[in-house]
Amino acid sequence: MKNLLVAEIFRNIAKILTIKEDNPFRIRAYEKAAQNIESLNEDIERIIQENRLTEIPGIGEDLADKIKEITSTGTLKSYEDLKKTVPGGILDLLNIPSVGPKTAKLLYEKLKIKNIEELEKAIKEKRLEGIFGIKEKTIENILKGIELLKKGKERMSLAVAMQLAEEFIKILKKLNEVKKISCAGSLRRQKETVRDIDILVISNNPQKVMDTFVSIPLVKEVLAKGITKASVRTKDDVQVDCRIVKEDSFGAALLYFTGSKNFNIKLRQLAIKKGFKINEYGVFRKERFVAGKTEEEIFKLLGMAYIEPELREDNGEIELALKDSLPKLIELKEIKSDLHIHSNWSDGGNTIEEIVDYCMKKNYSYIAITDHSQSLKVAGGLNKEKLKRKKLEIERINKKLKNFRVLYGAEVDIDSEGKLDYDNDTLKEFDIVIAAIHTGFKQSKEKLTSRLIKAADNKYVHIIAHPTGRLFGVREAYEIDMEKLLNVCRDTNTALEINAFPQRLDLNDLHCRMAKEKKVKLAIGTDAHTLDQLDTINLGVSVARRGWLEKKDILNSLNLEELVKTIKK
DNA sequence: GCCGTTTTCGGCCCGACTGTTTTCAGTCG
Repeated sequence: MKNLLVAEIFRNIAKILTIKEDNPFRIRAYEKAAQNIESLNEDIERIIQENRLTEIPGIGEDLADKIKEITSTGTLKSYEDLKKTVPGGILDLLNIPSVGPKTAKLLYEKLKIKNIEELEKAIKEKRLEGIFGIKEKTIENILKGIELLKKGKERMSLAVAMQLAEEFIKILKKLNEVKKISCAGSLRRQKETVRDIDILVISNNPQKVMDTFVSIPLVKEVLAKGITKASVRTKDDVQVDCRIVKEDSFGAALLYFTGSKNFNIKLRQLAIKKGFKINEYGVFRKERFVAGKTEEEIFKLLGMAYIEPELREDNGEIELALKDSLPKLIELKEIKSDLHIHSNWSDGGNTIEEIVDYCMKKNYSYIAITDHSQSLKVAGGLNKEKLKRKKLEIERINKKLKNFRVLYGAEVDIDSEGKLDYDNDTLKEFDIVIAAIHTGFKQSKEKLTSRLIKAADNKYVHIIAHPTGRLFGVREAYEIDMEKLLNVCRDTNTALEINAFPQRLDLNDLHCRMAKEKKVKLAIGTDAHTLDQLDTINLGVSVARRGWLEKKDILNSLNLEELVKTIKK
């Protein structure tokens, strides 16, 4: 997969051209190309083979040739030449918040500063003072920016972002001056990781709202504060932006503030062609306000179907909305069960009956209790003897239940050779079997792929759980040949899991979309070990929605009879 | 450098806040 390499080179070209003050539209063409390649859900080399490069939005003849050169040689001659025209390291200066191309250029031209170390040194030696256009405040901002950069502006997980946003919203909501409030940005788009939090407020008294916003106890520092817009940094170094608009502009502002950036640009271009202008205050024909109160009325005015926030990435959704043929995304309320739950039979914290009670309150109609298999000793994996007793226990519980059923399941370990932890005679006893890798993550891509494929090939395995093994902040996804795995899953009627555990979210959105294209089914499971973890199912639904999945793509949106029929191999 | 219901040239989304100015450029989203 050379997608990321291509994207990186294009992004660097954009940076160099920015410093050189090249045509800004040419620069954006490179940036846009980089972003579109990054979000592709297939291998760019396959696209080259099939001669489809120019079908990628933002890729024309020229960039197509450059992509071919990069994938075949590992680099790009014109990029290497371009790099020679700017001092090495200067691109890093652009990563400093508050330093843009103009400042970077100024620093190089006046002081021959070529990288961050030299910049810090120059500031210490007070060599920045006296340069035209740079004064105390600018230097202070650069220092802060460097500090922030060193700390690493890591993105937080969606779950953490949701929680943080909720804390801000809870406080602001209490104000009488706040008529309406919503999160926006990548959080509203439910991206799996979020860099900063955006909050949109309707108020006729913005001053009061702003004052409250910047003085919320979580706030460490106020970055900017105007009449309708403010930015703060929290104690955990998360930037939170707040924007206040009038009621008539709420839809337009929500649209603008939700993004993505590329989505906004595309939508605004579309509006221009139809004789409108869109900004965050509304849709205008000439100077006249024609819409803006809700997102729905704006989409309607533009002659397109409403686009759910999760789809707004300029990945083809605008074109489909114009034809009114968007997918109808799966919704949380359509989820009828949780297919990955651990009880205290293995390493979970609750009895099956407690779990059943909790899930009935969630309006599920069935669940799968999928405890670990025998070799996973640290997680209390069940041997055959314990399995027998667990099966009896489930039968006993099911007898008492009306309109609800517990499936006798297991999360079976796939060993380092791809062998399953129970023999087939044991496996066929289960109502539902999910298989997963828990050890040997460092094996080669080929080996890991073959282990998963072997598991999918077993006729008693219904679902492959957390297929790429990633854990935010702990380990990266191990690399597997997703396409190969998907093909096997399709041919063997094996589903893949969207693991909704907040640190996993595995499969991710791009993989989901690949799976859908291959007609592979997905199952959302929380991997819950406690009752409250059962509530993270919404995160799995978010991933599914971002992956364009519909009810028909999700196993646990089926009722029990349909499920049993569908998973049969 | 891309792209087409103003099509093969001439456009390319739009506005807020800051800091350094004294009317605006730079940065950001």
